[in-house]
Amino acid sequence: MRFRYECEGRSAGSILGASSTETNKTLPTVEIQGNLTHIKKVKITVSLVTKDIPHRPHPHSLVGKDCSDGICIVYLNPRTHQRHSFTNLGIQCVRRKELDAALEKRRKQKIDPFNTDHSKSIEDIDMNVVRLCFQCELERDNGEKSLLSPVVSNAIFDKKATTTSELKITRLNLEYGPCTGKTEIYLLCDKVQKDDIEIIFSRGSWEAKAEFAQTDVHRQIAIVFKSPPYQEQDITEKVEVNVFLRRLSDHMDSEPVKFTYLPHNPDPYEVNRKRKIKTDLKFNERCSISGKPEPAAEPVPQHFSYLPLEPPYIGPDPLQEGLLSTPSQPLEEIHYPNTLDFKQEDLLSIKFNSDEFQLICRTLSQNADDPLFSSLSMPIGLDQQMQPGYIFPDNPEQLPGDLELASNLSLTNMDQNYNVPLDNRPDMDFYNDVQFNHCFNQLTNGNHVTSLEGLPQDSTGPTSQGLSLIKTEAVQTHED
DNA sequence: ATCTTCCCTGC
DNA sequence: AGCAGGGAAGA
Repeated sequence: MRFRYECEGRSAGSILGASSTETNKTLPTVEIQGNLTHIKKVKITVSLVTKDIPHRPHPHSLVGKDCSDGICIVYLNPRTHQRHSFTNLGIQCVRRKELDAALEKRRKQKIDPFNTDHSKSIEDIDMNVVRLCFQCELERDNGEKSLLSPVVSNAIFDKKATTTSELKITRLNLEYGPCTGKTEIYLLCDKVQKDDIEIIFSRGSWEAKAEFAQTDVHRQIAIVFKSPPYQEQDITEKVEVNVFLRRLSDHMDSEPVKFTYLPHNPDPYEVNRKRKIKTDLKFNERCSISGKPEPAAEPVPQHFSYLPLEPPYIGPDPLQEGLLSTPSQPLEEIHYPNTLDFKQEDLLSIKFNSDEFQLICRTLSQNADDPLFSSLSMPIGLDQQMQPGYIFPDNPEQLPGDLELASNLSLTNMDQNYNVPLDNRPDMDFYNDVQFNHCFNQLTNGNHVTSLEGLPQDSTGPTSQGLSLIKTEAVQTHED
């Protein structure tokens, strides 16, 4: 709890029980156990003592109900009350310069539960932590008095002092990063001491310290650090770990926040592999098949990883917001009355530019309920929320063709919203030059494309454009 | 950066 | 208005 100065002129709050919770508040409570038959009167004195043994009298004052001169005294009738709960106890701190006087006062009150001999040096008293000490004096029917051994509470820390306050991470600017570590992350936190704090990444029994210097702790409330590498470098799935603050002096940990390690791949966007495939003869043969559906010679894997999988992009619609330039020149419109029925060879002769790609994405996303479009969306490069994103196959070796799809927009979104480090950006020139017909070829598994039906034909605006933008253009063989 | 004092805000 | 809980200014 927060200790209050006398000058603040108010009650100092109420100390709660050790087992108190938000919904179930408890109070510091003592109970006298044993035979009380001949006990007439019970006096309980509560005072503050130092945290460590020997528990010396503490200069701070106990204030609140039944308190005076810094201590609390209650009398119980043992025949009816063996137990007492202390309500409204607060801790009033003395100023450092009044520390001596306060201790002198305790001495005069004869408060020294553990007979520590007050005269001992007072310089090393920790002003940020106290314990309650309960003393009990019994008075028998015959007037004889006796003392029970004193007991102490758990330590009570001053919430205000950075050396003992609760550690808390407010937020991280990044929640994702490669398992190789070294990602620079900004962390906002409650006040910490730069020489007494570390940042721990953990999962199960694995723990690693984030890397930072004392100078990376900004004004006690922010830390710029580098993520440690995850324990394994060959993960294939993302891994969620905990991040928390740890104070070295007392080994206190903060509540954790989540961080996700992403799999490492030396060629994360398969740029090199795809470039190679571009000139692959087999691929060209496949593409030359026309007309009838061909039995799939090899199964096309249906499993894809999304990078990133979450959180979904929930920003403004780029087209609507005017963030994306709409095609500068009207697209050549080819309207199909009901069904778009492309053949393989048609596809081969189609090339989309970046703007057109955006429109396709839009069209598909507006038909997201249609399972067919959903299935198209992946190869086209939309994430589960039908937002442009980037995908790559789980097992690139099994993939016969190329599935590269991206655009400036989707990559920009990704960088901003998904925390993909800029260093990991794919080769932009390459993606600007993507021939999307290859994509379509792939997603249709080498068969007829009959799947673009149902798009609105008669509405105006980008949607119908998205449909009609399919235009023909000579295929350029991609040269590396 | 810490220790004290002051004051704002929502019950 | 009074109070508890915080945040911030001042020393």
